[in-house]
Amino acid sequence: MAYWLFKSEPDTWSWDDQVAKGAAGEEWHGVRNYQARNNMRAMQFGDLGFFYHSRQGLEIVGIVEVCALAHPDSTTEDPRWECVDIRAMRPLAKPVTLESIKSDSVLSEMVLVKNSRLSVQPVTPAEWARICEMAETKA
DNA sequence: GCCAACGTTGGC
DNA sequence: GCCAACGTTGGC
Repeated sequence: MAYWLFKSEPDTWSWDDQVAKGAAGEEWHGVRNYQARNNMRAMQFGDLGFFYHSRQGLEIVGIVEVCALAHPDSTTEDPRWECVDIRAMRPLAKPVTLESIKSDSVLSEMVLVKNSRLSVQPVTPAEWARICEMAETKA
């Protein structure tokens, strides 16, 4: 199983919005970047991801699960764009801020820090474990 | 709200 | 196929 990170501006789509969708989950549509799309194509059913609030918040607030494999993005006719569906699993007991990620020796090389523009990105098992530890939340 | 970094587009 | 121009993202 692989780990990922999904970024969203809470003004547009927040963790609370995601939670409100429940077990059915929601299409992660709107991605128009090949790297991000390729990451979604690589996802397997049951992969886990962090839910990160960009622009406002600047912190990881929850854990999501991939509940549908990559399929055409319903918000465009352009066949190049695909997306997965994700559902909220649980919130982090303590959100992990970008600031704390940057200052942590295990996490300072994360894609989140190194390529802040990539909206769907891979997370290594070591990074996953470290963030769950900081969040005081079951991995 | 600004702007640096980055990705995409399109003329040549 | 190069690269200048343009648009977008996201931290600050």
